[in-house]
Amino acid sequence: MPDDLFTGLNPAQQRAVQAVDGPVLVLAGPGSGKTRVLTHRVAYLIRALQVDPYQILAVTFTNKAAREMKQRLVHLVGEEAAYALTVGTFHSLCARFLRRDSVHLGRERDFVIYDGDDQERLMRRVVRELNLDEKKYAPRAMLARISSAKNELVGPAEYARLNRTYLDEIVARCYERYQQLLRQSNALDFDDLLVEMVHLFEQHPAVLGHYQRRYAYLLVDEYQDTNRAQYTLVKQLAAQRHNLFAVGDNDQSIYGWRGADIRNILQFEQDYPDAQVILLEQNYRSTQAILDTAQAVIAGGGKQKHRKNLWTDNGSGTKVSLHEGYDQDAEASFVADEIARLVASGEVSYGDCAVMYRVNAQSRALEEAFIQHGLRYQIIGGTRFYDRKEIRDVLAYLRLTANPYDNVALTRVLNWPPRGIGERSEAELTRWANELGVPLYQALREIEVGTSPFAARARSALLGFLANIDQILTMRNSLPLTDLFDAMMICLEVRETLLKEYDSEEAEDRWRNVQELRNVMNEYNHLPLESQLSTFLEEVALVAEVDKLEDKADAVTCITLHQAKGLEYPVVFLVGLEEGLLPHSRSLNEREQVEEERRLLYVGMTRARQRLYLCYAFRRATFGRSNITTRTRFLADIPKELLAQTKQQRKTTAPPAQSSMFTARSTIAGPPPKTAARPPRPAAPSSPTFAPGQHVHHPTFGDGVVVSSRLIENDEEVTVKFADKERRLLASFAKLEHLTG
DNA sequence: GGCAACGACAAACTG
DNA sequence: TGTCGTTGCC
Repeated sequence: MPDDLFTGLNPAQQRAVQAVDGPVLVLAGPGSGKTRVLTHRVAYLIRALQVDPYQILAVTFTNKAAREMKQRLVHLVGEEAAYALTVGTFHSLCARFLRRDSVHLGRERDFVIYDGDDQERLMRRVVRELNLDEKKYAPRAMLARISSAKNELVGPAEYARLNRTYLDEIVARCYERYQQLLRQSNALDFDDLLVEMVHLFEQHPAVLGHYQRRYAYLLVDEYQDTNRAQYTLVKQLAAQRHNLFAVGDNDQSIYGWRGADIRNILQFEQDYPDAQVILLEQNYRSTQAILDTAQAVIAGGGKQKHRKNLWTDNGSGTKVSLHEGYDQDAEASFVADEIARLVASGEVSYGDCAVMYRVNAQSRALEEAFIQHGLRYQIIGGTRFYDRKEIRDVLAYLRLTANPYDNVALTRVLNWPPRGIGERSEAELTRWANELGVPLYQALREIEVGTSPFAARARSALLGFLANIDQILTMRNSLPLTDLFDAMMICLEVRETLLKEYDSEEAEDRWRNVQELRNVMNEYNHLPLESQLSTFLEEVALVAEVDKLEDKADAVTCITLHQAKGLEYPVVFLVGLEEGLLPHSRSLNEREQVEEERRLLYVGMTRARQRLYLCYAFRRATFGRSNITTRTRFLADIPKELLAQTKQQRKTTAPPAQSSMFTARSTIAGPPPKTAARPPRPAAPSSPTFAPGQHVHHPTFGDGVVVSSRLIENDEEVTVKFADKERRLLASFAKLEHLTG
């Protein structure tokens, strides 16, 4: 018996679910159950309107969301219908469609997908080839421009035509060559997946017609984050039937930097004049206290008229806490203390808590604090599994197996394991391949048969490599994926190589990572033999880090604000709310960019269900340098009566400090802290109470020896050498005890 | 060509 | 503070 379609849905949600055919825009605030609406809409189409599930295409923001939607639909419409649906992200859907229809583009089916690292390698090659200064024309910067161009559907020729500055010309040349080399490698980068799809539809109306007929119903989540290419794709697909159901929230648009255009959602009604607009204004996630605070931040953005008025009947809840830590370590330590306290009280578990930050680099201080406090935690992002060198090397071989013309993969492992092919041989091979106008693999074949410019030693090394590749290639179609993998490891002596490169402990670590990759492959062994490898590689390229987020593990989640989109936690800490970090220093120049940072903060705040902590540090170390900070401007938009300070009040008998921080602080001094975890601060000392050589005890760091001590502002900064390392502590803050004897 | 040591430079978010 | 790339030596 399938679950009921409408139980638990409010009238607005029901209206959305039951909207008649035609374009629909659902403007949904955070926590308004938009994913639920989207899912139930699909179920409604199938069950009430008798739409064939085969005709429904739903686009989600992450693969994880796609999986969850399908799971939910199993209960609503049954397994068979749920599996007949097409659900996925723009990128994964395009990859799938292109593979099916790429004959029209005159390319081979088995294209590979280049990720950021591959792109960079390729662009480095381009920049060198064009004799450009890599310092002046950083490959990353070139790629950033090219990526924006692609997101706007501007190709190399048009780019060259449109742009007039000298730099533009350089970029245009790089762009063109970059595309040539991608094509030669039979590769597409992430942006190409979308661009190629749009082009395919433009150039082959019959193909487009096929998709338009097949997907009579189109649903798109997070519409505010679509870029020009995605927008065009949607427009193409929906052109016939207009059955477009778009869900989004302009206040949560945070991907402008990668080409998302907020106008796509703002102008929906102009694009589709017969559109119905439905507002989802009730928030089911957060308490009133959290919602009010978040709304204050978003309203601080100014003039733009807001169409949504969010409300909740979840009750007022605990006030939002504002906390100042001395530095990022104190901030992290506060977070850890607070989580430990909440967990000890039995109120929440570790898994209920999340810490969010602007940049991944901030996770280190948190990690240290969590280790010190013995809390379970997981860090999402940072160096990803698939970014590890050994994994990328092994993957490069797998990619070569799928497609020997992949030049980036080939150069990556040309000399790994080391086989005596150095820089010179590689350069010579590249030059020669360019001269012949063939992929590197082809050039290697030529060495075998004809005359080549290589000395005997280089020649035999290169042929050795070719023999390796060919040996693996012969196994490609006869072995299941995991067996192919094992054979490959033996043939390449991967384990032995790792043992040579690293000391035994690290080598074992890396070997375990490689084995982990093999575990992932297990899931593909059941597919038809010929599609195992390509399917595996495609999914590896397109998984996002959040896709792997598991909520089963009872651990504190550390995550960037961007990745946190769409998630929710009972307890949320936002750390590093300082100028230069949020808004990030690189967005300070442009108003619109600062507004995007504001929305980012809003997204973070609205992830919280019951408790929200806003944290910033008085000083913060970047590049190992410690600097005085300024609280983020966005805090000024929050009425002070909405906030509770968890920080102890200073007894400010000292003269006003030179730092603006101290004057700023007094303006937000709210009501007495509700959740104060620490005893009040002692009065400021007038002379150092700690002296070098003294033995002290700290509740977290243990015993240590004072290195130095000095008076700062109205407190005392003590540098103490603990067993693990030296730390700078504030005497009033750190609960240091003198040890006698 | 390979390896070790040193120095420069970097860190915004991601599919 | 850590990573990566270059340099210089074997």
